[in-house]
Amino acid sequence: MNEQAETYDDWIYDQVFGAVLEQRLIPGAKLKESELCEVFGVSRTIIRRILLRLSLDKVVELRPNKGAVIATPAAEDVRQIFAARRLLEIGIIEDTCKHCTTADTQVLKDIVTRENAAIQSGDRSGAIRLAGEFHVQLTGVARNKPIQELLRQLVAQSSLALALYEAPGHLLCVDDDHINIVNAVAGGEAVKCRDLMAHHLEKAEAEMRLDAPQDNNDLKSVFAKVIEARATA
Amino acid sequence: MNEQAETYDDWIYDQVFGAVLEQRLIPGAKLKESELCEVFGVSRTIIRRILLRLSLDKVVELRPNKGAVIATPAAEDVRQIFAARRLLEIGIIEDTCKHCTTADTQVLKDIVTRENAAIQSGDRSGAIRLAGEFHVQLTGVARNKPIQELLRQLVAQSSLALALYEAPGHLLCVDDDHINIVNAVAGGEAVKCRDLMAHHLEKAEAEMRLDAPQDNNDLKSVFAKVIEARATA
DNA sequence: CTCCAATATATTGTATCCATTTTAGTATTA
DNA sequence: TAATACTAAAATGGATACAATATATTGGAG
Repeated sequence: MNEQAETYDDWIYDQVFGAVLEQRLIPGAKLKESELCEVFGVSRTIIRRILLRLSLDKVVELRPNKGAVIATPAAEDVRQIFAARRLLEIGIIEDTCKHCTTADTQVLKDIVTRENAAIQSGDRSGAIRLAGEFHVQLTGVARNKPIQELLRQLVAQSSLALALYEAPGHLLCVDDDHINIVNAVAGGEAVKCRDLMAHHLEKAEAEMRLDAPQDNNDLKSVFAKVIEARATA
Repeated sequence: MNEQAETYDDWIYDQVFGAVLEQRLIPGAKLKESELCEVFGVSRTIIRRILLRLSLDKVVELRPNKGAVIATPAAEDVRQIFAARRLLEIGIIEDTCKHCTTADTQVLKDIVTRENAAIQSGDRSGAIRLAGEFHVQLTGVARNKPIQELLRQLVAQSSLALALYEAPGHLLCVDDDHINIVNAVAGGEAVKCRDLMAHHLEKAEAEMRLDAPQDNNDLKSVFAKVIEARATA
């Protein structure tokens, strides 16, 4: 992971979240506390604290007495998450334009550069992560901490959804949306920003396969076709 | 408290939050874990989990190795919180109008009724709590769970701010904003809703004394006047 | 052989214990 | 008397131990 986390807690949080993005942990996967303890060399006290945070961010689901699993947002959930992002990100971008400094522009361009590098090197999870970081950082330019924090949560959920619903191979083509947004923001072109962001978010949502159930875990659906073929044969 | 919390955790959370609204716990007040343990008859494990949740909702501040205190949002923080609320609540109200059923209307009217009863009986904290519940419930009508959850967080922070910055005695006069909003929503008058909500939120923010520091704890500011008077005499 | 019940194992939930850090108190000295 | 260093008490942070619950396994009956 390329993030420098402040505390060890944050680092573990990031490692788990990163494993979700890399699809080494798929939705529905069980997160056994004792295993996480061994992996990270800490006691259950720490692990349980991190699982609580992850659950509040809707990245994992905490089932009472039955342990934690990676969340499986339904298609409708994802639509709502993106609707929320549109509300926040389009609503705030005018302020973003107003407050954007050259230092902000530089940070954003740097993220886009690293994002494109990740895409070209086939680093899917890195690309998802950096795309998320871009949106959070961009929103932070508006200098409204609560909104940035709320967006951080939504982006975490979006990233999980992306890892779940996006067709593999997709998202590995560089597109200019992010850099175009940076330039429009740096130029203070509020109206153009709004349009770019609106189209970008719509495109991002449209690229996901929210129709196909995508149940990687449900063995029945995975093997449904072969079973049926055998039955009719 | 009039909330029926699902779990004991939630109930304790609510009790602490309620104490903040009642100003029995003022910003800066220390939350000693062992005392909370005694009060609620649970171990520190539980208390620490609840303090973590409260800190993620920015109601308490968790200072490493130095314990938890009630958060003291600065005036600028409060402005940002209200800016965030305007973004969410005004942005979502069109959807609220679209989806509002008669059952929704009834629930909302009931809350307003209880809120006015609280105001007239001088129950300040109950009024603040019910006002918050009204906004969260109203937003929930739009059927977007993430947005409702984000607003819940903002409302919690607003309520703390209200308890901090609102002039005592204020807010104890019934006004018709909430019931007017319910009626406009029930009537599907999207544009009118937008205006009512915009004015309502502006009024709510304006009623707070964000200029006066209001540091109840800072003895220097509390005694600043008498000290200065003595010095010049 | 399959299904169900009983038992055994494993996992989660909570309380407690120990180590570390902070805070309060006290005494000593300039 | 004021300031500071030192000591003692208390609070927090983390790990562990114990209790409650869920899951897996085994044995038996149909």
